[in-house]
Amino acid sequence: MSHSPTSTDTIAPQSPATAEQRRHDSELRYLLLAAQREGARQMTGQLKSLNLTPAQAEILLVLAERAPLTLAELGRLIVCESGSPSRIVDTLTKRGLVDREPGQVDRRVVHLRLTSRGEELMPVLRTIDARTDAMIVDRLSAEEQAVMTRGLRRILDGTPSGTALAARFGREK
Amino acid sequence: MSHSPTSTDTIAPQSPATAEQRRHDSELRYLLLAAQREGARQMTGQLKSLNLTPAQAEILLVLAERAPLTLAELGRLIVCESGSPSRIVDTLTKRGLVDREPGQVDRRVVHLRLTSRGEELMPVLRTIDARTDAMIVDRLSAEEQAVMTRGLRRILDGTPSGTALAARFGREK
DNA sequence: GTGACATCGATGACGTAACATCGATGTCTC
DNA sequence: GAGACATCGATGTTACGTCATCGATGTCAC
Repeated sequence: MSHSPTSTDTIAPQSPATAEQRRHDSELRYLLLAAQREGARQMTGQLKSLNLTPAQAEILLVLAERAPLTLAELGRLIVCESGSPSRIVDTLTKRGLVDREPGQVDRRVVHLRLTSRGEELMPVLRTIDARTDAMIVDRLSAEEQAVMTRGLRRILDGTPSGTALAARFGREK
Repeated sequence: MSHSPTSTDTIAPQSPATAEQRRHDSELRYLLLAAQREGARQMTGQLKSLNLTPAQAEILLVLAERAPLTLAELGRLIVCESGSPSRIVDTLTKRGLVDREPGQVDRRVVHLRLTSRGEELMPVLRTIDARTDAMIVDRLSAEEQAVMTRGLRRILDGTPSGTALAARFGREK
């Protein structure tokens, strides 16, 4: 933490010498927030015809590639990991898109997989997903994409979200 | 949209030739999501002692620099712009951190500013803000920060969030 | 095997995003 | 100056993300 020499435990009033630097640092953080929101908004619009939300779509996409998964396993693969995604999965189950089957060996768990109705959605869902990606990717050079990916991976290294994405994409697949 | 040659209006089932590329593109999008969440989580933890949320903190920080603002003006400066942030401001008003004063000339608007109790929070708030920024910034080289900032600005160009940030930071300050 | 401890999934609570709608007020046209 | 139209701020609704807690089930040490 180069900007505040104080320890993480104390909250000391504002260090000086950073007024301009602070603006700059904050901008990057808010840019990340804004980019994420904009992507989500895009995706929400496209998903409306399917009556799905981005979070629901993420779950369906993960299940399509990795089923069967327990709730806890699923939670570790998606970014909104905190706790278990019981309620979202619940919604998807009620709509007949996901099937939950109680575990036989470990009776605490539930095994999740797509129903055939869920499977049917996948081609369209993948197209929407790709189109949303394109919104971001098409405006960046290959070089920029590489720098961003590297940087963000570094930032997220060790965090739960970082681990989820490492497991889900590429590295030690 | 280089990845799907179809128009934006039709949703054609999945174009081929992209299975690997799609993973890569999606990773970047989820990295953005994860980075944003991780930052928010960090900030939430630090703000707990003040009994504030990140969204509330953002509003206080903007008001500290730009007051007085009407609700609509405020809405245009923050990233969570959609509609007017009436309810969040409401909470802050009830806690005695923000003062709302009905407009004299235009009787539709309300002018917002920090109360003295709100002002008192600012030093600590700015420190927390800077510390959260540092979590991100300290793990990136100056070069990487520059590339990311440029790229994200380009992605957000023309969007409401992009405009909000352009008005709030740097460009045509 | 039994008791301490971990893990699983469900649920309640709270604050937020996004979208829609509404009444009140301003503005602009003619 | 009157009516069409835009803007402002409030509010209802739905779905999430986060945190905390809980009962049920597993695991491990002894």
